[in-house]
Amino acid sequence: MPVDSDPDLFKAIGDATRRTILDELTDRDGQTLFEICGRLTMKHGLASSRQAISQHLAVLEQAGLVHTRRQGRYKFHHIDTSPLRSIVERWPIDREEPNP
Amino acid sequence: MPVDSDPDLFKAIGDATRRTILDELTDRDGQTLFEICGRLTMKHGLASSRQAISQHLAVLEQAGLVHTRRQGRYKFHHIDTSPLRSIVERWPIDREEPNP
DNA sequence: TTGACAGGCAAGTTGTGACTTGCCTATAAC
DNA sequence: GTTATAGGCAAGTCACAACTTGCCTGTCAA
Repeated sequence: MPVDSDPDLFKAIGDATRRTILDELTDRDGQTLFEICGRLTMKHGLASSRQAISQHLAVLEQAGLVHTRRQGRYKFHHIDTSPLRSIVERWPIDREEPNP
Repeated sequence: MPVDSDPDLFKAIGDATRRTILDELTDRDGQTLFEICGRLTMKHGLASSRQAISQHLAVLEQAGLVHTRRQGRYKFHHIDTSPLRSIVERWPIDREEPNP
C-alpha cells in the first residue's frame, strides 16, 4: 500500500502565483523578496502583497524548489528544478520521436 | 506579460487522490469507474465514494491526463502522460550525468 | 419488461488554503 | 543614537474545492 510521495511539491506548483514566481526566478535567479514583488507587479501585472509573496516563497522552499541564502539584511532566492524530476519519473512519458 | 498556462493540469495533479488514480491507471490501464473504486479501496486503503472518484476522473480528463472510451454501459479510462511534458519544458531540469 | 448494474447530474456542506492585517526583529545608512 | 530598509510572525477573514446526498438515465440479462 504505497503512500503518496511529495505532497509538498504538488501543492507548491498547484498555485498560479507560485508558478509565476518560478518563471521569474528562471528568468533571473537569486532575487530578493522585494525584487520579486516588484517584478511580479511590473512584468506579470499581478499585485500581491509582500506578505503573500513571502508565504508563497516559504511553500516553494518547503517543496525544495527554492533555496535561500542570507547575506546581511538581504535574503536571496535560488530556484532548484530538480524535484520536478520525480514527476516524470512517477508517470513515465512515452518517448515520441519527431522523425523516425 | 505572459499568462499562466495549463492551470487545469496543475490543479489535476494537485490532489493526492487523483495522483493515486494516475498510479492505478499506470499499473493497469483502461479501467472502469467501479474497478478504480475497488482497487483504490483494496490496494491503497482509501475509501472514497463512487461520486467522488467520478468527479476526480472528470478533472483528470479536463486536464488531458485521462481519455475515456465508451462501450455499452462501460466507460474505460486511459491514462495519457504527455501533458506532463509541459512541466519540465517550462522549468528545464539541469541534466546531471551520474559519472562524467 | 422488470430488475440489477454502470454511470451521470445537481444542490448542499465543510475544511483547507490564499490573503490580509497588525505588529515585531534585524541590518545598514545618516 | 535615530531612521529607513528588508524581512518575519501570528491571528483572522474568505473563497474555492473536495466530498456527500439524493435522484435520474441508459444498458444488459433474466
